[in-house]
Amino acid sequence: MTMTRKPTIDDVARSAGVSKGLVSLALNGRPGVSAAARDRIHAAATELGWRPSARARGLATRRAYSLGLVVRREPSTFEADPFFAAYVGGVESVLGAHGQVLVLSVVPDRDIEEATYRRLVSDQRVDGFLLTDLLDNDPRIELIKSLGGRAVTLGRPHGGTPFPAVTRDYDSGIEQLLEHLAELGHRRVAHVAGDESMQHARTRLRRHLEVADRLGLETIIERTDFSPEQGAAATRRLVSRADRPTAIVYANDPMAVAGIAVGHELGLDLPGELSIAGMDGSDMGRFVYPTLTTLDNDPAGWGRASTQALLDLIEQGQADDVPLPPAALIARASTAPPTRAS
Amino acid sequence: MTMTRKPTIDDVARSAGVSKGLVSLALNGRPGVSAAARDRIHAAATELGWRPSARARGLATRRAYSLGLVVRREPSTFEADPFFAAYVGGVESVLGAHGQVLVLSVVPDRDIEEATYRRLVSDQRVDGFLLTDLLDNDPRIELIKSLGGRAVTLGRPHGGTPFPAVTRDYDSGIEQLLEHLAELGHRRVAHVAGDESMQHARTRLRRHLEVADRLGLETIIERTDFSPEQGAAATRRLVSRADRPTAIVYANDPMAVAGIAVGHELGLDLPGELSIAGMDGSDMGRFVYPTLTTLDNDPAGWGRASTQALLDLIEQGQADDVPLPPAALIARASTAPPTRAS
DNA sequence: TTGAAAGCGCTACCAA
DNA sequence: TTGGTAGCGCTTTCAA
Repeated sequence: MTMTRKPTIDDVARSAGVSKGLVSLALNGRPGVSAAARDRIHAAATELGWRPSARARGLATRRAYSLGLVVRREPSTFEADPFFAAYVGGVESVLGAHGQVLVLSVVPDRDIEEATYRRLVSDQRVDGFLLTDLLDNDPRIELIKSLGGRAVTLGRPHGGTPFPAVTRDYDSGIEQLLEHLAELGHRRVAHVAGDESMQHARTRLRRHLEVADRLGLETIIERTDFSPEQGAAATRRLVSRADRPTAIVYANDPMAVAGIAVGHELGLDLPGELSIAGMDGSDMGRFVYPTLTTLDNDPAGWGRASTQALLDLIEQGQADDVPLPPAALIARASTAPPTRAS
Repeated sequence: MTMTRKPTIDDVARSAGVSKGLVSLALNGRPGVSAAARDRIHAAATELGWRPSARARGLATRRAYSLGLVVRREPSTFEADPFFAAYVGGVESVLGAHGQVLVLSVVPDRDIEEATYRRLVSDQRVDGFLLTDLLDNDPRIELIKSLGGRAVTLGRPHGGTPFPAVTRDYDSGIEQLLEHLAELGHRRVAHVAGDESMQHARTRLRRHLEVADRLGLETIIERTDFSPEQGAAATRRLVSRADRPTAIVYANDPMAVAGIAVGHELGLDLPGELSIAGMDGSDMGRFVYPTLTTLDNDPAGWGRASTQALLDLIEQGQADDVPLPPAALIARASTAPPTRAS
């Protein structure tokens, strides 16, 4: 009766008639193994169905062969986030090919967030972190540095960083969007900004103001926390103004969708009486009425690029910044020439 | 100069003046350690800031101290999934307290899905799997069993299972929903079913038919794959029928939201000319117009319960099924008395 | 090019 | 109640 224990490297070595040290060299593609031995070893390994134990390997090499992603979200805003899912898909597509895994943590507040980072590195569960939702002066960068961890950021931190950054130019996308609105005849365009402690919220607002200035557009600013609730509330305030804007640009798509709902609720003719645009390139923008004009934002591309950069950093000890192709306008039905004089 | 190497169990043992075996016993709360020794050991451990290395521990105990969740999604339907994010939050809340982590994988198709399960167990990266999106005769159950893995299912597989199941009774929720519609005066109610290879799609449809029958409601069935695209298409077909239903119930919320958009697009008065309901209790249903009537569905509760059950199974070798509280109706503005005769 | 042996940081067993 | 020791399954010297 053959006991079917999971085969170890010793089994492979015995079966191939070599030492286990040599098996290790051969299977990791290191030089200094004769072709004959290499073949025998590979044959034995596949025949036995051997796969190295990740934890034994990790113990010897002091690696975890996994990457960490910790996401802090209010339970209420999390669900609506169109970026997240496709991003993880992109991460996985490169991680899987490298035999590594993603350790995901969803935390409700900053304290638990910090504790989670500490735990993940002190328990040595991950080799590095993917840093999404960058804050304006993000404490996680200093934290991870002080813990001796590695990371890659999505966006380049204004406060400087010892880690590589993946970046995407939104400027040209915002430019295209505002030019699109200007060409349609809009002169007064509101910007519903997101949480300004987050870096991309500030960047998007600043760029909006610059471009609007150049195009001679008047800008009205509303500030929110990126949640649909506050997006809806901002919309109500804007629409009830005497100098009501003819178009509203939202810093993310969930707020834009909530803005569309408010428009319907108030009986506005969309997009004639009010044009609406988002910035996330979300898929859900295709299933609202009118379909949402937005900026394309390839989350899977972010996932692939950031993962590759982090793996490079971990394995080569060094990695360059990665610029993604610029975001571009996706013009759909929620923007049109204004039917009222502004 | 003190070399700040990460402290190991040997450092703790030396500092407490005991053997490392005793440290292991003490820190794991095992019996057979004197109070005095226990105190010295704990003091030394906290002073040195020692945390056990998860991989060394795992190598000795043959455990990974992590759970696997692999999600198969079309890139297009994934983003819209309101269940996922809150579910992971629930998982994390119990996992973190147990010093364990979640390994997440998002895969595009069945082949990669199967390969991922195989890889995760053969590399010994996880101690068990959380099985969401149960199929009607789900091959993953047999797969995991044959690999010698463990799992817990969300929902009870009709084909039987060696694993514990977390269940929630949707019957009463569907009953409440249809009674609600009947009371409003609807007599012809459509059901836009989801992918019928998925267990909950079938269950929901079957239950709808039973209750409609009891209430004397006429049912029109449309079949989809759960995507907003097909939800929208089904809505168009239903609305253009001679015997147009006065209300449509969708098997998930993203389709219901897409249905609302179609209603607007066709210039229907919602909800007077068409009532709409979902089944996911999604948050986004609060930000569409009209706000979406749906069934409440506590994804975080699913996350907590399934994780606890899986940990019990792994640690005690046995775990009972867990019934969640039944889903209940969330009546919002998208359902109202029909203004046209049916 | 290959083998032998030490070690990664823990747990678990057996004596004492 | 404690210490010593032998693994867990790999990688990595160091000799041969």
